[in-house]
Formats: sequence, C-alpha cells, structure tokens
Amino acid sequence: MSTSRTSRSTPPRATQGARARARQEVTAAIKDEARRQLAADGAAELSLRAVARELGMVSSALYRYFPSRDDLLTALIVDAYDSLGAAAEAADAAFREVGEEPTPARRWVTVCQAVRGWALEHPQEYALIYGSPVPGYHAPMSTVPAAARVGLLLIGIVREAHEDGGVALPPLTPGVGAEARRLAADLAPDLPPEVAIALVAAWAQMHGLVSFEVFGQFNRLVEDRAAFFAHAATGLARGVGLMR
Amino acid sequence: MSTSRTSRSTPPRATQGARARARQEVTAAIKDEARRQLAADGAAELSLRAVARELGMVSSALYRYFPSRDDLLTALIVDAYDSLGAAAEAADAAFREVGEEPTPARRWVTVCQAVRGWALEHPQEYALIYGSPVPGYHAPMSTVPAAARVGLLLIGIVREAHEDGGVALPPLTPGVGAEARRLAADLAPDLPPEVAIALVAAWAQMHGLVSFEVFGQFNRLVEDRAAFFAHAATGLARGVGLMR
DNA sequence: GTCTATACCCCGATAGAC
DNA sequence: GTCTATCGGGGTATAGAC
Repeated sequence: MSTSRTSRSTPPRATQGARARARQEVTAAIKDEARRQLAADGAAELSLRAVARELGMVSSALYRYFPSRDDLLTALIVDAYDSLGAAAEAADAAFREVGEEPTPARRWVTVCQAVRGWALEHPQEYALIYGSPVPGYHAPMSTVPAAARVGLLLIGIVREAHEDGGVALPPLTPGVGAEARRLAADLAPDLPPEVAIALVAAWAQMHGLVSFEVFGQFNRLVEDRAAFFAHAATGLARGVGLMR
Repeated sequence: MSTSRTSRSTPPRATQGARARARQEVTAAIKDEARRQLAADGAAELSLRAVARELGMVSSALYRYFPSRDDLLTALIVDAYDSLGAAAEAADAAFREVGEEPTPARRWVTVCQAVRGWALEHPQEYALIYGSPVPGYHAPMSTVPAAARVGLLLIGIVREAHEDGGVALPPLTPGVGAEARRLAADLAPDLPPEVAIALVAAWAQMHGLVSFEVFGQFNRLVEDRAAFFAHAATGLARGVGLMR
C-alpha cells in the first residue's frame, strides 16, 4: 500500500531510506553471523552457504549483498581493523583523562595493551588482519585507511615525546640510512629517521608478541602473560626513545 | 624371484630393508608433493586427494602412509621446524668459521637473518609453523623437539655472552619478577631472570619482524627490507644484553 | 530480493576385491 | 599396498520463476 506524498520534504527519499535501512540491517546480520563463524572456525572455513543456512536464508540470496565470498571477507577485514583501531583509541583517550600523568611511555604501553586485549578477545579477527594471509585472497586498497588507525596513533604518541626534546636512540646500522630517511619522509617528516625506523620495527615487534600469545606459541612457556607483555611493551617504548 | 641366501650376513633384513626403503621413498614423495601444494595454496587447502592425484595414486592409497590428513600435516610441520633449525645452525656454524670475530651480537644477527632468509624462501612452511594456527589442527607433543632448535641456539648465544660478564639490562617491570624467575628456571637456570625474559620477548619480536615481511605487511611501507631487518635485529641483540 | 533447482566442483574416510 | 566404488558431506556460483 503505497501512501500519497506527505508533508515530508523528500518523500521518495523516505522510501529509499527505508529500503536502504532494511538492506543495511540484513547486511549487518550477515556480517554478524559471518563473524560468529569466523570466531568458531577461522577465515579459511568461512562460507557463504553456512552463513545463509544459519540465517535461514538460501545461499543465493546473499549474493545480493556480497557479490562474492571475497567481498564479505573484505567487509570483515575492514570492520576488524576499525574495531581494533577504535579500541586502541578509546584506551588511549580514557588513559589521558583518568591516568596519572599520561607520559608518552605510559600511553604507548596502554595502547599496546589495548591491542593485546582486543586480539585476545577476537583471536580469529586478529588472525584475519595480522595472521597468515588468507589463501587466494588479495586485500583491495579500500582496507588501507582502517588498517592505518593504530599506526597513526602510535606515531602521534612518539611525535608528542619527541616534540619536547626526544631521547637519543642508538645509531643507525650502516646501510640503513636511506631506508630510514624514506620511512621518515613517508610516515612523519618531522621525526628523525632513526625514530621513524624504530617505530616501524617496534610496531612489527609488538605484533610478534601479540600474535605469539594469540596463536599459542607461549603455551607451556609463558605463564603470566599480562605481566610478560607489560614488561616487553615497556621495552618497546624504550626502543622508540620514550623513556629516561 | 626370491634368490637364495647369499653371503650377506642379514638376508632377511635385506628384504625388510628394501621394503622399508621403498616405503620411505613413497613417504618422501608424498611429503614433497604436499610441500609443493603447501607452497602453492597454503596449509588450509592441503588435501590428501590432491596430493594423490598429482602422484598418480588414488587417495585411499595414501592412508597406508599417513592415517589422516592431520598426520601428514604433523610430518610437514616437523620437517619445517627441522629445516629452519638446520638453516639457522648452519648459518651460525659458517659464521663462526669464516666470520671476523664472531661476537655474540654478530652471531645473534646472523641467526636472525638466517631465520628471515629461510622464511622468505619457504613462506608457506613458515606460515605453517609460525602463522595463524591451522583450523581444527592440534599439534602433538612430537613436534616439540624440532620446534625448540632455533630457541636453543639463541639461548646458547646469549649464554656465551653472559658467561664472561654480561651487560646490564633495564630493570624488571614491577610484577614481572616471578614470571622472569620461572622462565629462567625453565630455559636457562644459569642466566639472570631479566635476561631470560628478554630472550623470550626478543624471540617473539624477531618473528614479528619476519612474519610482517613474509605476510606482506611491509608492502608499500618498507622498501629495503634486508637493511631494515639487519637494523632491527641489531636492536634485538641490544635488548638481550649483547651489545656495548 | 528471495526462492528452487542445478551445474560442477571439492573433500575425508572406509569397504572389500585383488 | 593398491585398486574401484561409495558414503556422506562440503563448497561457489548462476538461471529463472515468483
């Protein structure tokens, strides 16, 4: 029963809006169920059919929302990056409000711990974005902005520390000067090259710590993993010149 | 045509030996083909049927060699750990022979570079042992000895450095003391707790660097990756007290 | 947008003849 | 130890009716 145009200034839009809303709700439901299956079985096992089955739909119906399995994967990847980025930013913001003297070093450790906490809560989503690549899947460029959020946050923390006189870092290894300058120019032209390269290294090393814990490499080896991580993250902060 | 017993001292063994040899050859062929497919498609896509197809066998015949897909995976995992361990040990041994003054720091960097080199040459095998866990697979205890080889090598290097008066490390973060002592007792009772925990952290961090490169996280970010890694590995050596 | 039906693949694992 | 045949699942993706 299509009603007559009312006083709303954009009645066609109202209809479109309703459709768009319904579409968005179904899209969200699909992603939620896909995330559930991801958490249960891992990315390689994610299948459109299983998602459809669980939602009481038929598999072919999903193709109206995601043209292929890879598009669904891409959506999950972007969501995961955003979720991780939001968690890290929120932890940092909360710490800056309540924390006692939010020094750059403490902010750094706080953000690292937020990354770890998110990863432990969402192991399969973490594996999706920082684990082995999904075979046959190639991430499109559209994932880049979401993927950059945590990195930008870490850069900002280091920048704050080095704005008011940074801490000297060990000298650059012979031969790495050009790469260090390139990285600085790309990521943070205001930072010294040795800081830029240390930042990238610390970022990768942090994920080494997180992924080893999430992927079980610390089983029967590290017991008090929270304390271990706090200690190691403090070491990373030292490595980018945030301490002493 | 079974020949009469010859002068060989253990003729029955000769027959058994031939059977065993044939069996070993087929087993090796299966693993080789499986490794080939692993390199092409990743661990999640590895299938007994495809291996059998490629070898001109029928899938059911493989079950005489590997009772299940997981057993084949386990064999590949042990082989990968052993291959990596052998590469690291060989690089260290070669460096100690030819290298100019094999200091612990230089040995450390050499071993790290060997790990990186092996990983870049065998990305899927690296993913198999240090990437996201294969869904539904649980590694049996039989993988432990092979998995420990690189770790033992690194412990040995650090031990050598700290035998003749070690370098002081930053103090332990409050709350991590007990875990540090536990790790030291487990891994190297002769090393100070802060060295033991730094060693485990550096090990995980090294794999963060390697896996980021192997898994493509450095695409469009780090260009001169060999130089970058050498610099970062030197930083790791510093972190376990091997420098200055 | 959802449905049925279908084409055309894949897999692990086992039974039983040879 | 290898074979055929089979059980009993799984999957992506499309065509065409409604």
